Amino acid sequence: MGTTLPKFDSVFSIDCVIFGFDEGELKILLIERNEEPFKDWWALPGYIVEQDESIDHAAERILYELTGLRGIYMDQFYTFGDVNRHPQGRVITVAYYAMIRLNGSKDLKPVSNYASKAVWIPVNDLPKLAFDHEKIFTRGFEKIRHKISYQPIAFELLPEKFTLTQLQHLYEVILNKKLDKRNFRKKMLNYGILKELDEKQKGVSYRAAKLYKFDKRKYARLFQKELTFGK
Amino acid sequence: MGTTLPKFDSVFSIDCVIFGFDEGELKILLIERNEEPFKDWWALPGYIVEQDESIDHAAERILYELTGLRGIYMDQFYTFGDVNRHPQGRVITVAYYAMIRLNGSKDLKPVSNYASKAVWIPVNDLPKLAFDHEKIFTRGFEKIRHKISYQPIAFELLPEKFTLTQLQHLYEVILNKKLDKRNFRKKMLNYGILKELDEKQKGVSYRAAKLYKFDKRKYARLFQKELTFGK
DNA sequence: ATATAGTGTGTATTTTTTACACTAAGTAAT
DNA sequence: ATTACTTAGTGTAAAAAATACACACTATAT
Repeated sequence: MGTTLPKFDSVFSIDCVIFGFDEGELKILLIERNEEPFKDWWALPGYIVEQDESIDHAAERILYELTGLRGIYMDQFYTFGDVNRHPQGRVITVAYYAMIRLNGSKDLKPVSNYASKAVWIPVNDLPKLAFDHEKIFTRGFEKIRHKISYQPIAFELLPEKFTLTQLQHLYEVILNKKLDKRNFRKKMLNYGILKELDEKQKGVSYRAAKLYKFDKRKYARLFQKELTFGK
Repeated sequence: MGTTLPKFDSVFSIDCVIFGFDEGELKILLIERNEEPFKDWWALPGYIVEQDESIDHAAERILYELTGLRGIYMDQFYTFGDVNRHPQGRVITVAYYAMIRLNGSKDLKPVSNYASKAVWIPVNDLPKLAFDHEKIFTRGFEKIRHKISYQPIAFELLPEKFTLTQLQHLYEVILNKKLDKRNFRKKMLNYGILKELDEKQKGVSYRAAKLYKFDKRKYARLFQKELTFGK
């Protein structure tokens, strides 16, 4: 099969920025490292790609091993390849992100002992992170902020049934600005990707809001349209 | 410095999708490979990252070595990491793109002998490419198509002085659709990033069009605005 | 019954997008 | 000089989308 490739004393890794929305706060998933370097530091869930697995597969596996979360679909957003980003050698890392639904009870239990724990931390209250993980997080946050402006991805973060106010709060958190209630509702409902349910919110000590659910089929159609362009 | 990293018999590479616009056609830069595997095949300019250089630096260096083009600023757009994308071993490649101005005379001369030549090929007329380079190209093309819809990047492809019709043609080629002349002009001029020159087009056998030039300062301002969001 | 807290709704204004067709200017050929 | 040819350059009306803005309703808790 021709010549062989040069040996290369370097490593690929994956780091994951996993967003969740809980109690009105946008959070990300962090682990506490249980290995040097940066032992006992907070870090994004991340580890080394195996030699015989694709990077997409590695992302899924690594997230599972470090947090116990299974089958989370992630998108790649940037590859960080500065020479000195890892103190022990050359490590190029491919960063992935995902937005997931916190069912409250999704318990996080590292399967590997490379992490001592995994927890959700509000993005506005992040601790110092290992390596260049602050940079990676920041870029991931920019990515979803940008993406939400042309694709209604916010649904991925909400429970299956949600109120319009919850949806609006989520947009406000991601975009970091207040939105007008009436205009927001008009726009969202106009997209035609929300299905109004017969149910109402429960357990609130004030007038309960209608619940909505998100219509995947119509969403897919809108998604396509989004990438087209007017005359 | 603590434990050492596992050895990993794998390689990082860079591949570049360089867009140019010439004679009304959108082109990309290809090389003819002078090495196995895929010797004598067409391929995107790409090669292996050195152990002690950042990937951004590698991209610039590799493009220079394979095409003779210097100091081209590129943006990363995707990392391809399937297990079998390279027949000789595990190669993960970071893909970069750039849009550049063809000054007609920019001669392409590979500096390394890994490529036997480098040429501009119309995107609508691409030959079969080595490895998974078709996939990489397609993704790069999608990237600029998407990007042009929110940032006026098309200028990077045009000569310093250009006519509105040329600009429109370029948009039409990238978006793959006809645009309305009056609406296009209205919109572009409204952005306020074009400076009308006193000069006219030369050497045409019909009424010569006014030349315009692109105003970088105002462009930067618009760029910022683009990422904000209405109420 | 009353206080409280969030729900839900409409309209007028401005801005942006779209659709659409003819005259003007320069060149080339006779 | 006339004519034919080719592209440049221009305006308006209509539709759609975005914005600004305030109050009555409803469920619950006390």
